[in-house]
Amino acid sequence: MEKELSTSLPLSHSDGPLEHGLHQEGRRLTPQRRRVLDLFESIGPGTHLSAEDVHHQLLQANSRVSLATIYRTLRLLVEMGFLHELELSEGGHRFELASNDHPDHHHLVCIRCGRTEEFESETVLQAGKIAAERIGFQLLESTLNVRALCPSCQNNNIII
Amino acid sequence: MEKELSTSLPLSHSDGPLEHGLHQEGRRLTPQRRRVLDLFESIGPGTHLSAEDVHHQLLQANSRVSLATIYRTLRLLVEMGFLHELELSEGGHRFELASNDHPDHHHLVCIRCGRTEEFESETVLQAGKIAAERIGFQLLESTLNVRALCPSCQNNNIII
DNA sequence: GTGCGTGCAAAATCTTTGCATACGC
DNA sequence: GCGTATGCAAAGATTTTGCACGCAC
Repeated sequence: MEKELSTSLPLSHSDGPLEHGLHQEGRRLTPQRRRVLDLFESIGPGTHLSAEDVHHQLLQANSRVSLATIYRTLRLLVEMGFLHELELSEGGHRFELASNDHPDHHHLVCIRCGRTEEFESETVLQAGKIAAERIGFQLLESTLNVRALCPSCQNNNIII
Repeated sequence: MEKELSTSLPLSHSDGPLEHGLHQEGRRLTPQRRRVLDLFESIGPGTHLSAEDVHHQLLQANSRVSLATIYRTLRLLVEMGFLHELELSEGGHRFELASNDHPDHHHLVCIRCGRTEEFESETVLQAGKIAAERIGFQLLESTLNVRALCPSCQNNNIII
């Protein structure tokens, strides 16, 4: 209620998409669920948080939410389409805000230092869609993970 | 689901690439390591096994290898390039045989029933490579994961 | 008031590690 | 024989679940 986003989203949370979606399914808008989604909205799309990250960030914002509830809420928000779940190889799953302004995107991950960069590619999206349709699958989302070496790790010729 | 292991492997194990690679690094070719790689070779590329799967399949082939050793061996074989590690959303990592005949490939995963299909796309590979080079990354491997609905799950209109 | 959601702790998974023993080289 | 690898069990890390209470509706 106090936090306003700079983009042209509906200003009031009282009838936002979260509440609306929850009520449609007989679910409830709790402060915990609001806080978790607010966190993702405040940092914007493109940032990957683990459940533990969300827990810590909320603690630092004086919003204590139990880890169990965070896990339950993250699963819920993914099912409702507010978040995307990522499976990079960082140990444990990560989540990020789903956004229309920020369509399916892809990741370059340095296998040595873990540095992660994002990019978008309509070509990749189309290729995935065509492959899906060829065998009758209906595409929902696609993610290209590129395992690579970043510039500085190319220079440090450390053998893994 | 389970494929019978060939009892007579035609390969000569005495001077294969595994032994050669291990000896270069001062490591040893143990029966356990041989058995794990043999398993992947006998089922061929394109099959995704978890550590637990490998454990079970070896047990059924009368080759008991401890789970701890399987985890250690899988990591080793990935580092040595004999296996690829996949991160689909099936809970836990999966591994498959690396093969020159079977280049980087991509996965269509049905988010409802878990059915997984593979495809290859030179277009995707190129797009990943170009994106990597644009920011100075050196591409090693790329995997496109497409989350989708398979035909039968499209027909069962169950709301998740 | 009804019943969904939360917090807590315990349990369930999945993976790694310490240490004594076994064995490839 | 030397030193790496294995097996076992215990520890870690991550995620889920049972239960009683609280709170959104």
